Amino acid sequence: MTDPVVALSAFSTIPDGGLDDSEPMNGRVYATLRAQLMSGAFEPGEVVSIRSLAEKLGTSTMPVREALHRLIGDRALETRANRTIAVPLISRAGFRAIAEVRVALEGLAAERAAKHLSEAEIDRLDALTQGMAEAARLNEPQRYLALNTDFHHSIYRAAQNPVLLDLIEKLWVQAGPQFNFLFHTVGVPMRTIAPHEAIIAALRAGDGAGARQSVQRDISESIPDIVETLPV
Amino acid sequence: MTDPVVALSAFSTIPDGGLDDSEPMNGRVYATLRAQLMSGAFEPGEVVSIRSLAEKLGTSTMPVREALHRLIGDRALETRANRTIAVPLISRAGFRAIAEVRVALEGLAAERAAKHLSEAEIDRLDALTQGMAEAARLNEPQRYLALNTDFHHSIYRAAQNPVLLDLIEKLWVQAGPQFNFLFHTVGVPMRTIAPHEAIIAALRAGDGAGARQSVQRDISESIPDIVETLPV
DNA sequence: GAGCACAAACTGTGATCACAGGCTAGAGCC
DNA sequence: GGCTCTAGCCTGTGATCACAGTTTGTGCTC
Repeated sequence: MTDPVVALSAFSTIPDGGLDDSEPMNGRVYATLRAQLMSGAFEPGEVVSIRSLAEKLGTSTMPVREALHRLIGDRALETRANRTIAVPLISRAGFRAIAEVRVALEGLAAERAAKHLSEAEIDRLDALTQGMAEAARLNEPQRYLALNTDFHHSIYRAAQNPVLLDLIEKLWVQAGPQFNFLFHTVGVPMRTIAPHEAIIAALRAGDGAGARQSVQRDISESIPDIVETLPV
Repeated sequence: MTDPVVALSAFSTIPDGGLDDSEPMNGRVYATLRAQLMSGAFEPGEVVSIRSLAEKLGTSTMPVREALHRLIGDRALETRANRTIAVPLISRAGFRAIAEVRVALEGLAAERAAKHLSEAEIDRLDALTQGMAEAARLNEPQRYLALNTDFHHSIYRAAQNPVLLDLIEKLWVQAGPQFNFLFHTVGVPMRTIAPHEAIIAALRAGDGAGARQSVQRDISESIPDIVETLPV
């Protein structure tokens, strides 16, 4: 099975997943923790302490506290009333709020991407989708998730709007911990690849409006499955 | 003239503009610097150093470096190749990229707000707009800006989607330094209030689609004026 | 007078310490 | 036996120091 952290490194803003030695430690810690959050390594509601993370990562507390504060700014972590830092518990309403914004942003990104994607890149999207079908058949949820992430992210990157890409990533990081943790514990069902094939068809036709609609439907249809598994 | 920082505090996520003594110092420094960036207190391209800011704010370097790293995460500041921290210079393409996302997000927010705004709140929006007309007539750009910020932000708050509000604020903070600095130096022309009156009319009619269109037109029409003043 | 080199003064970063507040577990008392 | 208070541990936060890298400015040399 594909290592989820490594697989998700393609999703990180920072090349090489933040493993560059010349980069400051705080940035590397940030990239590492972000990837771990996205891969469901932390349980929603879990308290993360600066000192314990520093010990686990083999550094002093300084880089960790800077990284944690950045993640708090990203709403990927939150400070509680006691001022302890924890992984947010996302409510059903909160998840729907995120989904509503995702529909707007990722729809826009898909529409713009339709004008920039080359035939070769669309072929790659097709390969990713076929890989998802295989992962679903073999019941490999981690691989399924990694491929799905790569699929969507590749499209949004093709929109060639760094601001848009940045905000979409922020939303994924916000929902990621809850989503991915549920995915590999409770077990969210892996859906069919039909929505992705609709997206690919629209992209191949250069149909921006169609790509937008297909992506928006893909997101909207996935909401109930996930909301259902949320406790609140 | 209204103090821009105080006027903008209504725009901050943190109540009281972060002046609460019980709140940690790093949060107060963050709120202060964010407000100062939004009011154009820093020149785009200007290098801001941790130690000098700490001395100016009367604290040690610790709260400042945490605040600066949060602002870097918000893309309100950037680290240069030398690893010094500076206020970003936004290119014309960069400004258009932000505007494109603003159109999507603020259009969505306006549409949702149309379903929630009360008559009294719309009356307040009307009063803000009349104030802008007066500020334009009396040539008070700072007051004009503060009222404009309050106007838009009030609408987006009414959308009752905290995730959406958060992202919109992030975009304003990104563009704010460049925009507001240009505004009170080069002097961006103050526009007529016609677009705002169209927004108010749509909101009063509960016309979500109309509110979306009006807000999107308001943003789109303001772009050329600003882009024109950008150096690159 | 122009160019080069060295030194001083910055820069951000990592580490460490002290401290106040909150939580918990255990001992002592009723 | 059950309740309460206290002592100890853990939390994040602020401050301070050392260090490596870069920039800047000055003085010396050619």
